[in-house]
Amino acid sequence: MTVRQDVHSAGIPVLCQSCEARHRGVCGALDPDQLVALSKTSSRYTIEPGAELIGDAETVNSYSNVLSGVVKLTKGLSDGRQQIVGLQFAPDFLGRPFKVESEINAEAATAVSLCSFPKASIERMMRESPELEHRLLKQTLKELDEAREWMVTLGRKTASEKVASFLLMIARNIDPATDPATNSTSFDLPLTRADIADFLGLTIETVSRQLTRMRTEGVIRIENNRHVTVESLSRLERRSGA
Amino acid sequence: MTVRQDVHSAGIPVLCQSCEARHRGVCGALDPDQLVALSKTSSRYTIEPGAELIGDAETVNSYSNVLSGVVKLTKGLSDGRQQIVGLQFAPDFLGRPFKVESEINAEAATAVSLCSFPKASIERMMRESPELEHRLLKQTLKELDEAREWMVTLGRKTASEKVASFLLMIARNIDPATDPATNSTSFDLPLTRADIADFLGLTIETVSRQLTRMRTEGVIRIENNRHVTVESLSRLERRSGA
DNA sequence: CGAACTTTTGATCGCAGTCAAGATACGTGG
DNA sequence: CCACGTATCTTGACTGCGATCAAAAGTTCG
Repeated sequence: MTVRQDVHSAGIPVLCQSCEARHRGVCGALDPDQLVALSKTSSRYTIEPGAELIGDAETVNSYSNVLSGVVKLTKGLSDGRQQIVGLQFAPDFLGRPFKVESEINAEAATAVSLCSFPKASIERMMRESPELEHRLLKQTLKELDEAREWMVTLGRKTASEKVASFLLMIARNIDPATDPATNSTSFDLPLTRADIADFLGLTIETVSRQLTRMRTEGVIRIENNRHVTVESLSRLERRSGA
Repeated sequence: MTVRQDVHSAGIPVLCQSCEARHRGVCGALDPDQLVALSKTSSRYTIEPGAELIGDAETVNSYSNVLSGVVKLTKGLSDGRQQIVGLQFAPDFLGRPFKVESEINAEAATAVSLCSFPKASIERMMRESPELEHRLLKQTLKELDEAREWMVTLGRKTASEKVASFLLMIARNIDPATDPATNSTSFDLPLTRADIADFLGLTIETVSRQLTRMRTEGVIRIENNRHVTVESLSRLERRSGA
């Protein structure tokens, strides 16, 4: 990749120049000076699938941007039942401001790369830049909308509607260019069947049965368990309840 | 109630002086001058139970503080199934910034009184006062936490755990002084059985049966359908899954 | 006191959960 | 490259929780 040197990237840290978080993420709120200051304390990590990013009730002392991969946010009941309460894709901001403790677990669902900052850096920058806080508010509102959308799915949809809704959501996130007119997409599921079950409030077996049913009915194709081709987005949409 | 005239209330609009929203709500972010400016465009309303505040896909052109009563936020599926995705108590802020359309219905669950502002006033004030936006971010984060907590309830709890969780949540909101040690509280349910069902992703009948069971088992008492006395908060907590 | 509504209770049904094998994909070392 | 072991996923048989349908009891108005 060539490093652009036009007026817009002048003075911007090299690492940030091609970073999606600068375009669509929270870093877009910062001017070159602020980016330089922040990037001095930032570092990039790559994380293996299954690795825990934030433990339940652990002290949070850093925030991150998701650069690639999918992070799942989970909450658990004392007897081991689990529920995924959110999925974060690039270039989402990861971390819960203004709280020392998080009651949420964050875990890499796929391989994940992060750009990570000390808690203090971000919080200082937030005090200096109202625009940064504004972006954070917008992301939080987006997450709230998504959470409420899933509450409808969890509370009122049938198993097959849940699975259809899930596939639709993944299709739209993995390939944001998903044109409803195109009517066909293909992607790798970022989640195992167990994760999908924890996301939809179902069991592994029910998820598997529903996927099999959609396959035999020609709505989707599945290769190697993970790779899904949606043959008809409109049929999928019709099955999602909505 | 006597009107305080000390240094802190000097220059504050009369209506705001004893207003909860100024203490615990978003108006706490504003200085006296800003309060005066905002209060010029504000007006108070009282709304009957069942009245709709924001219609689905309607244009939103005002924001409000909830001064008393309970507002339910609902989302519906095309075939009529409904899910309550949030409850707002005083002094919550009501309205979805930065969006022209709301995909959510807001409806008075009980009698509700509101302090309401034109959309433009709030948005102008938000541009002038980062502190206001900060409060809004904090409330939004609180709502996100609550939504995620309910996702666990909806996705992974049994009917009886759901009802116990609901009673616990109401007890804590109606009477914030609910001391877990006291082990006993009493309140009026702000929701009908139908609303409770829509909140918990259950049917009316299941909600009723679970309440009956808790009553016969001595965990709660019920008078006139609406008034509930929790005999043992700790027993209720144990039944809520958590 | 009577009408309309809300809640409770009862009987039955069906969807998704549970328990149990089998099948398929994947990594590892021979 | 293949045999093996482990993970993950699928399929089958059965169960049970909560939904559905129906009716009775209680509550709140006028």
